[in-house]
Amino acid sequence: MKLITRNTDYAIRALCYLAKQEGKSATVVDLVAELGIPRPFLRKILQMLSAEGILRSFKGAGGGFLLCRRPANIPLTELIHIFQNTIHLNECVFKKKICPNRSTCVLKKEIDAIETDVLNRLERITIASLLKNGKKTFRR
Amino acid sequence: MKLITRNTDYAIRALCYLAKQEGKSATVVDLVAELGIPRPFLRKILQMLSAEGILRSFKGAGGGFLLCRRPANIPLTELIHIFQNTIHLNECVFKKKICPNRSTCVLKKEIDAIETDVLNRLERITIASLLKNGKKTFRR
DNA sequence: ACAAATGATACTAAAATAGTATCATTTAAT
DNA sequence: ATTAAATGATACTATTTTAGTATCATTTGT
Repeated sequence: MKLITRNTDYAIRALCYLAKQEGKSATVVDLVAELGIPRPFLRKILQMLSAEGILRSFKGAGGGFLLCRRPANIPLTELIHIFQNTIHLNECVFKKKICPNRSTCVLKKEIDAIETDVLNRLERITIASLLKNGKKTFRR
Repeated sequence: MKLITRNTDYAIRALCYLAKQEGKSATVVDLVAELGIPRPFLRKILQMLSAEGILRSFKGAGGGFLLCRRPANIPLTELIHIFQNTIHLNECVFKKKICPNRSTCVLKKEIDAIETDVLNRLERITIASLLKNGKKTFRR
């Protein structure tokens, strides 16, 4: 049971790094050096972020990736949506069939309520908030 | 991303049914008829619940499974622990190594805080509370 | 022309989840 | 005693999700 899988985690780290470049682009090689993520995997992740319009990419020599959205406008929920199949914490086991057990539908309600809470909290965590807190907490 | 996997879900349904038997045992066949869960899979689940001391089992003809804990003392967290590998929503990608990126450790803190909340809520959901709410909400 | 970069896409590996199969053992009923 | 009905133990298989690799095509600065 994980809220965040590796590709989401890697995406967050990459975006944090790119956010700190402020207007300059970085290549996959730069990011691999900084983050220690397997290169082809990171490439795929960055390509997906480009496809989603969160990054812009430049081909050819001197190319790379550039953050093209404000860090405060990139919530974790969006990244989770991109990289993880579902964001639903609970799927009724009896999909189309009528659930034969009324009492366990209560379970679904309870889990759904938890899910709503979790999503609200994840929505409020953004690349910007991660960077800001990072500076506050860890400045030497 | 699921909070609850199928075996946990099935276990919950089975326990709810057994709780309603009040002192009487039920066989796998009974439970399959009631819940529509694949028989050998349900068997395995019930055996695990016996091994954990939540059920008692009786072999031989006329045997079956009997709930031997008070429904109010069976929280979802315990069932999740039994049937799901980890209950941790976040594992730092950099296990033993020193995390090279301070800002993303903030991420861990945020996710951990969410996790604590989720676990507290799951701890308060029990077989008893599912049954009670079920009656309240769905009584005809 | 060439090297340095990403685009697109297909493939493989590992782990978690979901389930099956089978033989052994116990027990009640006859 | 025999048999049928039940669980115990355990090993196996299948599916899905996650994680990662490989490769060829395309673009671009020098």
